Amino acid sequence: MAKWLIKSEPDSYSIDDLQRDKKTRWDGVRNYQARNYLKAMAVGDELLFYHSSCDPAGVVGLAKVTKRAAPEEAQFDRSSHYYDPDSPKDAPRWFAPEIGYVRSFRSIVPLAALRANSALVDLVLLKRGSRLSVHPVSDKEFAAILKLAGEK
DNA sequence: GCCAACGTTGGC
DNA sequence: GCCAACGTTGGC
Repeated sequence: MAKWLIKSEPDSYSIDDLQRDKKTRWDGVRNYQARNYLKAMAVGDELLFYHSSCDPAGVVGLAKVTKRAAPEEAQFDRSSHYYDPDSPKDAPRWFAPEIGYVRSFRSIVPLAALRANSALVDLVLLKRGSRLSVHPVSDKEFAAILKLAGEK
């Protein structure tokens, strides 16, 4: 089962929102590489939920893929912030999986703690200049982050 | 609020 | 196909 990290600004959608909703379409991603990762996700894949642009930024919990990526609705909706007039209906540009809440960590694993962990030197999130909002995480990295969170 | 780093756009 | 300009991301 593959593992991934997804970023969200808690002001727009936090893990508490996901806990309340239980499931949500992970829409609004407008980057081709991130889109390709979303399309590659399989049902059951585990997701590290990361809060960005907040204090402190860090990994706050776990989610999982509940439905494979399907053409995203918002891209065709003129009233949506995510409307993309250049995305043809017969060949949609943007895809969104459905994700489900798993659990929240007792305490956040802050960015500084990720940086300080030698098992995470290759984590995409920590790469200089990396801005990808969706990216793969290795089993080793995933385990290291759970450990930092105080889980097993 | 600043600014470095990045992705995308569009003129040529 | 190049590359400058622009908009966005995201840590600090």
